[in-house]
Parts: sequence; structure tokens; C-alpha cells
Amino acid sequence: MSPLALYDTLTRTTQPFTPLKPGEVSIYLCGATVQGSPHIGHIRSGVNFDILSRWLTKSGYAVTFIRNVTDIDDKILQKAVLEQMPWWALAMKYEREFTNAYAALNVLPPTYEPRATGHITQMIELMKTLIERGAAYAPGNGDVYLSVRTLDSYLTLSRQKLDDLLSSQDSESSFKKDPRDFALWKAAKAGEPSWPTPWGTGRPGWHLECSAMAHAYLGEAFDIHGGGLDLIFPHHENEIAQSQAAGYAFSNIWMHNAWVTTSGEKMSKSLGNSLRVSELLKHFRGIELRWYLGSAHYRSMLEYSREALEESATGFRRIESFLYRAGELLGAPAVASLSQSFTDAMNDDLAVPAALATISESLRLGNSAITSGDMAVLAKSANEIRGALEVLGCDPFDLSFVTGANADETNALDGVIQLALAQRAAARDRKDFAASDAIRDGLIALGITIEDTPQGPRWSISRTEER
RNA sequence: GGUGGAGUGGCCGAGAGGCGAGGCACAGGACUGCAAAUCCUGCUACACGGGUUCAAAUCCCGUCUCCACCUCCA
Repeated sequence: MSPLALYDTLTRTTQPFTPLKPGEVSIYLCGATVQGSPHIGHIRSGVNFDILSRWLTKSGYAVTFIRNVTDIDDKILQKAVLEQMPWWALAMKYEREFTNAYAALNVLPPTYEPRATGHITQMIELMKTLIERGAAYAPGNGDVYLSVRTLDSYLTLSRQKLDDLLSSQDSESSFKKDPRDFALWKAAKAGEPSWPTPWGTGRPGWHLECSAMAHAYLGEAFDIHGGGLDLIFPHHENEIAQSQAAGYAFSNIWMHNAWVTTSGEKMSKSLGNSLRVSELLKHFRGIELRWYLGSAHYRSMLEYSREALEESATGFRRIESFLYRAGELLGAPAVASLSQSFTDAMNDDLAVPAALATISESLRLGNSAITSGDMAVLAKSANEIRGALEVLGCDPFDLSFVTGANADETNALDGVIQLALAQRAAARDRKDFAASDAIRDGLIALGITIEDTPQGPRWSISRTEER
């Protein structure tokens, strides 16, 4: 069996994965800055790293997964003014939207989900350490800056040279010793929230929270740090700078997911509401949206189109309906197992597209087995498909996706349809196809699909979505 | 200006020197009273121009186009 190999942004290579502690994996993922509603790009990151976490767990590791919520930053304060509510109410509002979106797409809750505002103490401690070590300074106005010129390893993740960077347009740079130094802490402004520190009252800069929280929950060194591509610089560079200047080894490897793009362009918050998770969930089930977002390799851009999403959903329903049929024929739902080819694909830096090809293969074999009546092959195919779907977080039997349908109502509906099907069967027996087709067409018009199988007719609710 | 990514068949989307990824769509066939579902067959593509090699989508040189980051970002 091939061992798990992962791509590391720092070395730009794919290497066999070796955890710092045998049998354990610690992951820190930059989660949401809760300043707006989640769109599918945000949630793709959640899905990609959820697949990573599930695969590590499936591979036998004890996974500690930390995904933070940044609930204080410039944009949150701006939006709070705009939406005329306290900044903390705004942050909570959007945090809930993210939580709901994650749940709808079956993204497992992290081991812990720390909020920036709950870790001011840890941030102050970190700044003290940095100042003691001469890596940070407080110019006296309440700001605290990190002195990037003191660091040898600064910008190694993004492979840039400090002097090549465009200078920031930062108006407060007068307090900086070097224009490229960045703020760990920002002095209080009138009307803005602030916390007391030894250097004056203020609030966190953007990057400090992640270093402080990663240290608090994962220690000085941990295995994997993840986030979107656009976080490489400056966010992750600055996290590295803060943490390593404090004497911590920090993350062993770095993983970055690519974006969802539209018309070749990165999805930005100015594109409107159409690609909000909540909007798409009106037309697609969470499991279908997840299947789509997870289907491309995590390091490849996913070019969003409505057509591609619809196709993807159709493809998923085909797999799903096979599992239901297999369950009916076998008398019990499939039991998750993993094929070697699926395992090999996942071990190759989470090659989900290759893994999906193995599902297609199993599906073809399984459908053939239904025709030939080969129950052993059918069971094997169904089990492997369910195992694969489970790892991808798209197991239709997963309780997270099973809606709370009322058993009495379901039975009643089944009874009514069986009654209609019996009438149709009687019509067919007397070759009255006009009558039998009228019954079938009537059911189709109600959104109920009829399939004639060797085991008798099956019915299912059509998933044709409304527009 | 610096750094990085991308261009693959009608569409989506892998691969990264040699054995046609896969899916969707489409066409033909099997099955069916007709459908649906399913299976079988077909569809041989890698931006452009050179080069290296027995062999290039893949490596090298050049060109074009697009995208991203450079202290707001998944």
C-alpha cells in the first residue's frame, strides 16, 4: 500500500507524510473572518480540509482539528457600522451562517473552534515574548509592530524578497521603523472595541490571533496548517514570522486550497448573492453541493457554472440510486469498505478526481451485477462505493443527510403509490397501455419517477429542481 | 516591477516522457408494449512556434492569452 503523501507549499513538493507524534495528527485551519455570508468558495475550503481530516481519521490517525473564527477585524467593524448593529452581534450573525453552511454540507465540526476575542490574553503573552526577544516593538502610541528585518526566514513560504514588495499605502506607517513591518496590535480608536495591554488599549491586528490560538491548542509545533491560496501572503507569512520569532517551530507542512472561480476569475465578495451557500441550497441538496465542491482536486481552481453543478448533481444521484437499489436487493444497506485503488488515489495528495474514477468503475460493475444477479459482486461494489462516499463526506445514509421524514407519512405515501402501481399493473396485464401510461404519466407529473425492474416497479421522488 | 498559477475533446475535469483517467452530453446497439433505469460500442484532445528524445500533453527555449498575490481575501 502506498503511504500518504501530501503537497507542502513551503517546499513545493509532495512528500510522504510523517506526523510529529506517531499515530496523531494536529491541524490548524484558518477558518472564517465572520464579516459576511459564506459563499461556495469559503465552504470549498471547509470541504477540502474536511476530506483531509476524514481521510486521516480513516487511515487510523487520531486527528486534532482546530478551525478558528476571526471575530474582530477592520471589515467587521466597518460592516457593523453599515448594518447598524454592534460589531459582536454582526460577528455572531455571520458565524451562525457559517456554522449552518458547514452543517448543511456535512463538514464535521472541528475538535475546537476558538474565537479571536476569546484569546486576547494569549495574544498579549505572545507579544510580550516577541518584545523580550527583540522581534517586536511598541512605539508608544498603543500599536505593536513586528520587525520583519530581524527575521531570516521571513517570506520563505511565498518565496518573495522583502525589497521587491510594493510598499503599503498604510497611512499609519509613521510609527513603523520599517514600512514593511506589520501590526500585531492596533491602538484603540474612538468608538471601536479595545482591550487593555501593557502598551495601551487596542485591538488585535489581523494575523496575531492565529499564531496565539494555534499555540494555545496545538503547542509549539504541529503537523499541518491549512487555508486558502490567498492566505499564503501575507497572513501565513506573518503567522510564521510571529511564531518563529517567539521560538516556536510552528507548522510542519502547509496546505492551501485553490478557489472557486467564475469566468476564470476569483470569486469576490462583490459578485452578489448568487453564489452564497444559502442561495444554492434552495436548489440543491447539501450533499449534492458538497459532491460538486469536493470533486476537483483541492489545489486546482474549480470553474463554477450552474450547468456543471447540475451535471455533477445528476451524476451523484446516479450513484446514490444505485446504493438504494443495491440495499433493496441485498436486504441491507452497504457496509463501508475501501478499494485499493481508491485508497491509493487518496494517498496521492488526496487525488479525489482519480478516486471518483474508481467509484465510476465500481458503479459500472455493480449495475452489471444487478442485471446478472451476482449478489457477491453487487455487495462488493456497493460496499466500496459507500466506503468511498463516506470518506468524501457524501454518504447518503449518513444521518446528517437523512431528513427527519415522518415514518407514518412515508408509509402512507408508499401505500398510495403502491395502489396506483397495482392499477397500472392490472392495465398492463390486459394490454391496456393507454390506461397504464396515463397512470405513470400522472405520477411523473407529481414528481414521482417509475422504473420497471425485474423485481417489479420502483418509485422514487424526482429531484428535478425548481427554478 | 516581484512572486506564483493556468490554457487538455461539445462541456466538466485528471495526468506530468511511452501502456486511450473518469464523468456529462451526443450517436448507434441490447433490454422494454412504450418508457425509465442499466449495460455495450463509438467520439483519440492537450494555446502557438521551435528544439531534445527511439518516444513529448508531459522536458528545454521562445511567443501569446488569462488569472492570482504583493499587508482586505477561502
